Amino acid sequence: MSANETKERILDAAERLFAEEGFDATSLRAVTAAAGTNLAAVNYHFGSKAALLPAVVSRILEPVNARQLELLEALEAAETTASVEQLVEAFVLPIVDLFDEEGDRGPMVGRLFARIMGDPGADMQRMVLEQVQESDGRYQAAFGRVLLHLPPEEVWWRFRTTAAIAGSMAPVVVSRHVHVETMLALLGAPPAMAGTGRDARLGWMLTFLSGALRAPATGAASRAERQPARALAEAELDEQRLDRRADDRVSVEAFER
Amino acid sequence: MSANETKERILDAAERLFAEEGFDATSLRAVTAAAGTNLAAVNYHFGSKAALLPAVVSRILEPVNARQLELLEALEAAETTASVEQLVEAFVLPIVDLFDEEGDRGPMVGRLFARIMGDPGADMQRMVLEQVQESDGRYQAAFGRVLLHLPPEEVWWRFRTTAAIAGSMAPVVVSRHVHVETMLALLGAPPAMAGTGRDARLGWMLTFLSGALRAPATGAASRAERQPARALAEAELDEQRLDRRADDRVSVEAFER
DNA sequence: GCTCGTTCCATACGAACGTTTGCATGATAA
DNA sequence: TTATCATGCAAACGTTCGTATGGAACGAGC
Repeated sequence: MSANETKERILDAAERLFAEEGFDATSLRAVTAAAGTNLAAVNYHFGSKAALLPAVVSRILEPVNARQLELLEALEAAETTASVEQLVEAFVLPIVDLFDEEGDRGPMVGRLFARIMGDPGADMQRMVLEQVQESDGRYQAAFGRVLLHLPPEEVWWRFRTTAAIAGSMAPVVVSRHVHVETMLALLGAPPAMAGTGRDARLGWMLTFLSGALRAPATGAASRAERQPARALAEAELDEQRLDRRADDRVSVEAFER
Repeated sequence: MSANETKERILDAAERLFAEEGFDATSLRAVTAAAGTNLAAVNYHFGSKAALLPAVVSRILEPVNARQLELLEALEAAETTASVEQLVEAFVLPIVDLFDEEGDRGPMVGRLFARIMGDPGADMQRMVLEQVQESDGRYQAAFGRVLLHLPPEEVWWRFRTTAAIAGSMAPVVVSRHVHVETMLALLGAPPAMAGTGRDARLGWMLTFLSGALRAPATGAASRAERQPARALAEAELDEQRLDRRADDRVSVEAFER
C-alpha cells in the first residue's frame, strides 16, 4: 500500500473519531483500527498524536480558504463596490458547502469544527488562527471598506464574531449536525428550517449575519429604545436582588452616556 | 471538615480545571489535588467522574436562569410591550455578568461554557438543554410575540442561534477570555473594545444580537442586493472551479425564488 | 538478483487513568 | 462509655493510554 494511501486513511479515521468523540477521548488504537493499519502507523507517519490534529484540520481548511479568497477576489475585481451581503456570502458559502458535503462527511466536519472553535485552549486557537490568517486579514480589510458607519475596532470585532459564528455555530445550529432529537424532546419546537436544504440554510445565515454586521454602531441606538429595559427591570427587582453590587447602576449610566 | 465544604472545594477545583484543560484532559487526581482532598473523595461525594460535570454546570447555571426569568417577568409585568433590545438585554445581561464576575472566575466560567456549548456530543447537549429548558421556552414565546415580521420557525431558529452565541461566543469573542495575545500576534489588529469594561461589552452584544434578530425574514431581501454577488462570483470563477457540481446554479435559482 | 530505503507490523514498556477497598477518624446520640 | 454513622485517607486494582523497538515485507535502482 502506498504511503499516501495510508496517511489518507489515517486522516479519514482521525477526522471522524475526533469529530465524534473529541481529541482527548480518541485513542490512537481506535484511529488505527478504523483506518485498518497498525498502531505504530500514526507515530511513523505523523510523529505523534498531537501532530495528527493539525494535519486533519489543515486538510479540511485549505480548500475552504482557497475558495474564500477566490470569491473575494472576484468581488474585488468587479467595477461596483461589494455589498455587505455579497461579502458575507463570499465568506460563508465555502463554509456552508463544506458542512454540506454529500454523505455524512459534512455533518462530521461540522462537529469537528464546533469542537475546535469552541476550545478555548491557547494551542487550539493558535492552530486555527494560523490556518485562516490570510483569508481572515483580506476579509477584515474588505469589510472595513464597506461598513463605513462603524469605527475600525467595531468592524474588527464584528467580523471576528461573524467568522467564529460561521465556523462554530453554523454547523451546530443552522445545519443538520445538531442532535435535533434532543432539542425536540427538550425544547419542543419545530426546527423545520433545518430540513430545507443548503440554499435555505445559506440564505438564513446571510440574513442573520448581515443583520448583525449592518447594525448601527454601538451607542448609536436611541435612548428611548434602550433605556427603559434596564430602568424598568432594575426598579422592579431591586428588593429581590440583594446580592447586586452597588456600582451596578453607576456603570449603566456610564454606558448610556 | 464538613461534607458541604469538601463538595464545594471539589466543585471549585473541577470548574477551574475543566475550563482550563477540558473534561477529558482533567484527571481526578488533578482535581482532588487542587481541592486538597483525597483521590477517593470525588467518587464518594459524586459517584463518578462523569457525574461531576453536571454538578459543576448546574451550580453555575442555576442563578443565571433565575435572573433571566426575573428580568423577563419584570418586562412582562410592564404595561408596554417589550422591545427586541429589551428582551435581548434581559436574556444576555445575566450571562454577561456571569462572565464578568470579579477575580478570574468570570473568564474561567466563560472558557468552560465555550467548551461545553461547542461540544457536539449528544450527552453534553442534553445536559445543557435540560438545565436551560424553562428559561429557554419562556424567551422563545416572548420573542415570538415581538418579532412579528418573522414566521414562527424563523423566530425559533434565530433565538436558538442567539442563545448559543450568547453562551459560547460571547465569552470567547467579546470578553477577555480569548487568548488575545495569540489573536494579536496572528491577526494583528487592535481589539481595543474588549478592554473597555462590562457595559461596553454588553452594549456591543445587544447591538450585534438585536441586529441579527431584527433582520428581515429570509427571502425578503431585494434581488438587486443579493443576486449580483452570486452571479458575478460564479461567472468569473467558472473556469477555475472544475470540481463544482452541476446542480449548483440550479439550487441558487430555487433559493432566489 | 541483490541492495537499500521505505513502509508495515507485532510486541513491549512505563505511565497515568477511574474506581474500589479496608480501615482510621471524629462527631453524635443513646 | 459505647454504638453508629458519615467522612477521610492510603493503597492497590485492572485497564488503557502514547510511544518506542526490532525485524519482516516490499519495491525501485543498479
